[in-house]
Amino acid sequence: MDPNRPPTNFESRVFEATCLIPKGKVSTYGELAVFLGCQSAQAIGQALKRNPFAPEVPCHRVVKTDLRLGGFHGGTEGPYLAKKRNLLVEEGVSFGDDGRVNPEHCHRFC
DNA sequence: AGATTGACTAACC
DNA sequence: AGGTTAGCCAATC
Repeated sequence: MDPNRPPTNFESRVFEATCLIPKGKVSTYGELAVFLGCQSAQAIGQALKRNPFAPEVPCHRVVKTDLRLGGFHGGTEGPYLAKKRNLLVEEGVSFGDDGRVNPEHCHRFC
């Protein structure tokens, strides 16, 4: 695989939509999928997991629909999510006891 | 060109 | 309530 490949059209759209999420808020893979006009949140995850613009695109503001953290930096456990959670807290997002984002932080594309 | 994969989701058992 | 199946779609093998 080539990590320095140019972003595809689809990926560019995903990144653009991700940048639209205001600081201190989060969105879901599903919301992005709908916003981009496709029905596969998995495709969104694919684009973000290969995110060539790691901290430049706020991919940490994208979580699963159940408000659990999905993944980060290509991983779905341990330090990956710890880092993601920390970034969100720094932006003002709070978490529940179960490690979920508080629903008040959900952002909706209009 | 075809098969597999995956930072997902919803439905089913 | 928790594990499995099925549907989804772009990238990668």
